[in-house]
Amino acid sequence: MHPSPLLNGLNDEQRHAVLLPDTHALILAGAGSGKTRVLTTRMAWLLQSQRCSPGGILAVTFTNKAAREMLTRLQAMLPLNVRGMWVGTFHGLCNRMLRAHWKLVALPQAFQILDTQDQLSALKRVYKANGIDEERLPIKPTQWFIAGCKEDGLRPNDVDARDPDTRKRVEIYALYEAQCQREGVVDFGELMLRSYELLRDNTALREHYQHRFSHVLVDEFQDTNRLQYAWLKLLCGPQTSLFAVGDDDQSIYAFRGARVGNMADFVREFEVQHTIKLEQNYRSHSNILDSANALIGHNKNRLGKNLRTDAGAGEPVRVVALSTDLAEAQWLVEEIRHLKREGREATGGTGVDRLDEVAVLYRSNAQSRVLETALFNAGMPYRVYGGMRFFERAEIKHALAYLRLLDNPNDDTSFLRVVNFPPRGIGARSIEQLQDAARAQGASLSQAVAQVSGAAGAKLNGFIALLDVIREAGQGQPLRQWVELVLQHSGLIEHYRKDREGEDRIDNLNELVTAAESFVTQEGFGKQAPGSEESAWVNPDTGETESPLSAFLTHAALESGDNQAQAGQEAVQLMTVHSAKGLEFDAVFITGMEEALFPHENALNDLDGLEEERRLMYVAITRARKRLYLSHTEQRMLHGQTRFHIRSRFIDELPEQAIKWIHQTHPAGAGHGWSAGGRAGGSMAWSSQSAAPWSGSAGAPAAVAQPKAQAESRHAWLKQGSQVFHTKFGEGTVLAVEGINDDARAQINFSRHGVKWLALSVAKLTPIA
DNA sequence: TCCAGCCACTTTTTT
DNA sequence: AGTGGCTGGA
Repeated sequence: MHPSPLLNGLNDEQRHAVLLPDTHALILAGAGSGKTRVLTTRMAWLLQSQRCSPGGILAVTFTNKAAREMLTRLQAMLPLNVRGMWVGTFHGLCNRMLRAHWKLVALPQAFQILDTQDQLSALKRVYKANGIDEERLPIKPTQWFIAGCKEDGLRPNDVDARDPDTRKRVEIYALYEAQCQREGVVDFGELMLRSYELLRDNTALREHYQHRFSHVLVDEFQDTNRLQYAWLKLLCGPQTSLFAVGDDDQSIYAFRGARVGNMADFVREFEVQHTIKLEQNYRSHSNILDSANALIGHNKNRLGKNLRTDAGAGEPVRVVALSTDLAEAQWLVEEIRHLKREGREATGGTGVDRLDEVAVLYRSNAQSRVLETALFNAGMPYRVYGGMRFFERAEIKHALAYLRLLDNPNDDTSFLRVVNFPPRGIGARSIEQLQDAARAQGASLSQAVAQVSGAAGAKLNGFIALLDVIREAGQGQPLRQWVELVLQHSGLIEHYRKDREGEDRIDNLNELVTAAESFVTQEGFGKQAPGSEESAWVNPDTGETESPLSAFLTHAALESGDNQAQAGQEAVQLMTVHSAKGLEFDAVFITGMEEALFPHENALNDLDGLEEERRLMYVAITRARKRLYLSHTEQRMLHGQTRFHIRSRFIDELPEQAIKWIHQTHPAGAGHGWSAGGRAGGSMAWSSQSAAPWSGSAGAPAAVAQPKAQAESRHAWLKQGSQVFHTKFGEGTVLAVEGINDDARAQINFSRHGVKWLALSVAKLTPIA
């Protein structure tokens, strides 16, 4: 075998993985071990050595970003037409399959996709239509239940319901399914499940795909759920080899159905002969890596893997204790400044020279607010990941609902969303009338409009007429024109113009026009279908034409879009630990390192939950290349209440020699911890230098409000972790304390009586030494 | 029908 | 604290 430039720079483990023969393989790829590189090089190698044509490869990931990245890298290695390749997310590929076989799976050609919000409102309608009491059977858990069933591949008939609540939920599940089918919509789970069933029940088709795909490659295999694994099993025939890449230590999605056990099952069921560990880390200095290794060593359930690096020890991992969340934020700003300064002064120094090489991580989104305020007041640019995405914004969902109705008039979710938005005098009573009529006939709301008489009927007819006008005007027009027509005729723009806060929304709506335009360009809709003014997309799998509008709607549902495209700006990156997975930075700050926050309180009670939290921490640590900081506070505001926490056990699981404790110049806990600037000589001068833009009026910026005098609480002696005695309940351990003085209450785990919340002004508690 | 004010809720996230 | 849903008055 002559050497190929593709293999240049790969280490032995990596090269071994890339050059494996056409058999099943499991690659255990540690953090920063070049996982994506192996995956893409493997694909390039298969193609280059002519063992496989582009059409014979199916590569699947979890996020669109990962899929894009894979294609980009692949194209950089080989000149390649990507069109016929099946590279995408699980949901994207399932969608592709269902579109190709829409008749077989009994869906309308223009079936639409419900996102989580849509699913909830669809479920609400099921509740209403069937007189189900939301109080008795809360709706969110029902939504989770249905999603969970689908993740396990279960239809209502397959669920083993043992208690009355579950039986009721199964009933609702069946009703919900019927409703979706009637309306021609599918939720995310349904995309997967129906695609699975298509392969399962249709032998000819299954064999076709099995024959077609000689190589299936899976990224982040540890995150697959039952159904996804089952789907992969159907896709792989006797001639197919499955190349799975994953890391059990980075499995952090059990809460949404991911099953690490799939890795072991894969090895057993596919009789995997080749398991390769990638343990060479190219990312972090060894203090950071040692910390990660030591931490994850505390987990019992592991396949076992230890990362090593050739990089030097580097800087120690710094641990800081602060008094309050506010102090933490202020310290963070100061430390980032310091890093930046260091980076600029010394080339090759240990600082950072770009702010976007700094990431601030937290366990839950609620923690970002204080940090944002501090960064904002300091005039330091930052970017927050997560939260509202473009296609999830209310105004965008409204505009999309109009477009969806134009494409599929039976989409009742969209109908209800915009039938009276902007307000056009169609109230709850009219809608109820309409829903009754629709129910009586088993018809969709659009279809039932004709049945409603009187004033309500007239107004409803007006709405239908509005849609007809747009449809008429859009005939033969390009996609961009359809969006503009909707914006013009729906009255959305006008509506928001009246709203003083509506300016951003109007901007976003205009942005939607741009998005439509660039979608057409990027997806290659430019080619005109023969004999038609309207551009159309020819499905490469079936040769059928699909309207740009439906394709765009699918795109909007499957790719919720980046949240804030402040691209180009050099900014500190703020995100949850979950969304940091797969990314890396020179400097990483992990904030809120406190019990009940990280590990999260909901996970404290069971071992599996705790191990998942630890893996989450492992992910967080391994994001850092050169610098890692952990910070924790004594008190912080959470849901509007002050809470006291002790430092996270995870800090104590790190190796002493790899970390360095940073001490504040001012004693913490006196209620002024926020004024400490970080290292010695730090001052608070900067906080007044960079006043917030709105602080033209006298007074300190909002963020620098004085912390409440928590230290003076009568119950200050009572801290998380203290042992207490109660005259009635006996001995217990304090899990959490909230509020101060008369409002103070504590959550206590009594060894005899379990966990209870007690008001401290009432309960008689004494400390146990 | 519409809007304002009140109440309950709050993990992590992608599709 | 902030958001979203719901109720009651205009």
